[in-house]
Amino acid sequence: MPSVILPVSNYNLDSTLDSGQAFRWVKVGNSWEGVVGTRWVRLSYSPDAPGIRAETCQDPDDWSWLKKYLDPDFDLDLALSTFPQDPVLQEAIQNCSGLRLLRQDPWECLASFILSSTKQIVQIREVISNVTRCFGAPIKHPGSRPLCSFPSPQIIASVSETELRSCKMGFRAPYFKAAAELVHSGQIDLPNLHRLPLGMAREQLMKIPGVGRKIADCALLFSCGFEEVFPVDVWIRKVLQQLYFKNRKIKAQRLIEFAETHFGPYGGLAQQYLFHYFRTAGRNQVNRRPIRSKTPRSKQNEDKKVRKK
DNA sequence: TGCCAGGTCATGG
DNA sequence: CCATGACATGGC
Repeated sequence: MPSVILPVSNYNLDSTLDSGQAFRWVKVGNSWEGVVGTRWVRLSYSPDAPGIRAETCQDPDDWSWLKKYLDPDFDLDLALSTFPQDPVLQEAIQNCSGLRLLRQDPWECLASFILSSTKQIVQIREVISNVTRCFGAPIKHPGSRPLCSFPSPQIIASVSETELRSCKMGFRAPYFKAAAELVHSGQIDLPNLHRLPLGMAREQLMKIPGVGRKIADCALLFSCGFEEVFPVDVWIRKVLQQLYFKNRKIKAQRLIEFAETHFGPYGGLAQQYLFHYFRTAGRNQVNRRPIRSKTPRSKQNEDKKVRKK
């Protein structure tokens, strides 16, 4: 099997591939197996030189696709040196050293996050897996289970909403399809978004139904190279409010404005450290209950029942 | 069982 | 502008 060693130091595959930025990586023994574009790849640490060992099934002379994806030459220390010296972020860095951002394909990334809304990460993985198996093209790889590429916008645009729902994406199906149509028709020029100023790129993405600020920001950060973008999701809201604002009630818009200015030019990386650390190692340090005090759900259900009758 | 999940949109104050 | 509920589906 063709293999290569990418020289790199301080690259943590576990935290990078399992931190909720990409959803198709599976840990098998000491390796990570996944799909990048149309290629299967297995990643592990090289026992000899300091670096990442990669194995794949074809094109033994071309590894540019993988270098682009993993971005091993990114200067992590330089980026970390721009972070604010606040204790919360520093603790996250200490506990997730070597966490990096991948450079993903814009369509797969956008589509994945459209499918992510109000789902747990395990479920997001499942839906994406279903989508690839239903509509993607088979990929050559050493294992026996079927493995497929992520389907193109053209394919998804041509599929019925009912077929999409069979992949368990629920109410996200029309959003997924609409995004595929807008991208396939060129009304949204996904591959060239990185050339636009941030505000205009975000505006383009938010024209897609089902794509609001958070999903747009994930696509901009994880696949369009906007390194300053700091997606604010439910977890990050909890972290910011509890650990940066002493648990005072802060409006979502205000939290976004704080994050934009506080975390600096590599805010997106900072966000990923906070997200991963407080979602995993820091489970006990962030209150898992919803932020906003609201009517107890039991009472809401009572109201619903009353209304139905 | 009932709550919640890497949200967004429409609606009613 | 702000708050709230609907929207599918499934883990815990």
